[in-house]
Amino acid sequence: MSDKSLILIADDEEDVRELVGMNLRRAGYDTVEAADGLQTLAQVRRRKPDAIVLDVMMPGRDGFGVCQELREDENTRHIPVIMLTAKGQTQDRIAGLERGADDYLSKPFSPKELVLRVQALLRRAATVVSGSELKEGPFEFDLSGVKLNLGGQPMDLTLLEFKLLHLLASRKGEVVERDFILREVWGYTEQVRTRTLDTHVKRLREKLGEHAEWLQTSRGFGYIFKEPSPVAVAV
Amino acid sequence: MSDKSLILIADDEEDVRELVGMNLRRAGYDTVEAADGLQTLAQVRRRKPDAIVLDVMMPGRDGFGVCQELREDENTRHIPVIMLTAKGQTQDRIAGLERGADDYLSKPFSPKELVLRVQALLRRAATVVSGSELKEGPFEFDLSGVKLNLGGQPMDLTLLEFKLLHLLASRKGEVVERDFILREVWGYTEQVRTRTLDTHVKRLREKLGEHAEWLQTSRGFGYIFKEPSPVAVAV
DNA sequence: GTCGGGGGTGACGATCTTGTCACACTCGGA
DNA sequence: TCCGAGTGTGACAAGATCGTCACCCCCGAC
Repeated sequence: MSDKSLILIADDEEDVRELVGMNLRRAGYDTVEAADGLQTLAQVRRRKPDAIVLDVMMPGRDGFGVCQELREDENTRHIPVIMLTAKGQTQDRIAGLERGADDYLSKPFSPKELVLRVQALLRRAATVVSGSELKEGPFEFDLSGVKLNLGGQPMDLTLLEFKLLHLLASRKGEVVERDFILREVWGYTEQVRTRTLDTHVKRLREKLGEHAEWLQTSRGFGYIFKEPSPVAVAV
Repeated sequence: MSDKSLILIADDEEDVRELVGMNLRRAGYDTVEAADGLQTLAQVRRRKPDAIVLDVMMPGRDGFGVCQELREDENTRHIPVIMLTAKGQTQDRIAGLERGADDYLSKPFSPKELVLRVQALLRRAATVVSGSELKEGPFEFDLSGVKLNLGGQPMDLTLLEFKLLHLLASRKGEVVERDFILREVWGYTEQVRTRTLDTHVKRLREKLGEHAEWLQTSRGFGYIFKEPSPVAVAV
């Protein structure tokens, strides 16, 4: 296995593939090519490229579909994608970014800029904390974006709520004492008697809706984040 | 090297060391012991334990000092520490947590609880994103706590400010386009013309003070986070 | 140097966030 | 069953946060 980064070039136009490929190889990368959506997906699985240059317009499955599919697979989710869009097609760029592209470049583009973008993307991918997420049941914490997805739906939490819930979730199954929570989230250095925590737990529970059951009270100690025990169903 | 977790037991009382050690070994851990602060530090460096049970009261260097020293060293910073404090000494617990202990346990304690806490701590350490931080120059982003340290001083940023700065910092050296920022931080899906971004950049710069130079304008495109070029000094 | 457009700045009001309180409720021990 | 401590809840007000605007300044093209 080479130690060079491998870039997959997915475009139905051979000219484009050659131009891009030549420049990337000159910049020190290995390249693979694909001419349509299905080939792209197949190559991704076979070669596991470090980044993908993906044309929007492709026969069969277009770039949007490919990108979306890549993002839905745990194994390919992390691969950075640069999407090539038609000139000035703002719609395309937006759609691309929404499907999970990491960058876009409008055709026609200068090969030099493409190389720069690929380099930037790889650098970023190397820096990015690979696991800046925490998943527990329907909860998905995005630490980098300070966002929470609950059952696939983005939740609108305040900073305090996010910190509180994340603290509890990161200690799933443990009783977290009130004092400790107040220290970690509020920064209180002394033991205080306050209803602030209760109030915020209540607000959190309201927002969490049906999933509020994950946030349980440990009377006399604190709170605990754990999978709700299944309810016995009467027959 | 064994695949068991190695626990360092630091206590000047031999009885305690034996009791704790026996229970931990029974729970499937390997153990090492240390009887004072200096031995503790030496053992940490030699054996690189996965967790430390650390008594507050120790001759020479006490638990607080040891803990603080561990936290200041890049190589030992991540090792979870459970501090053993005298009964009801709230002061000790607070001091311990402030020096960076991850948990505390009051003497006398039940061996069973200690084992449970060690297990919890190891589980947590395994889960915790090892690199949930981003450091660039004087900037230290704590993604888990959604906090920023600037030159060692904690900065009080709002959620928006944190997201904005972190986005730029995570793309250090790259021009990040206005549209992109608005998408990532504000979630705008369409191109809008707004001065919102400018205003927030201004607020950020105010808070960053002398370090505001890292946040540079790329006229016509967006903003860029990069090390300020050294100022030529007249002679 | 002039001009035009993009960016910086200060101010303002709408809204959100958050700590506190009073009161209701619940759990668990006596 | 009764009681008390601990917790849930709704309301409120202070303060923080945020988007917008008007105005000014500066950069860069010509």
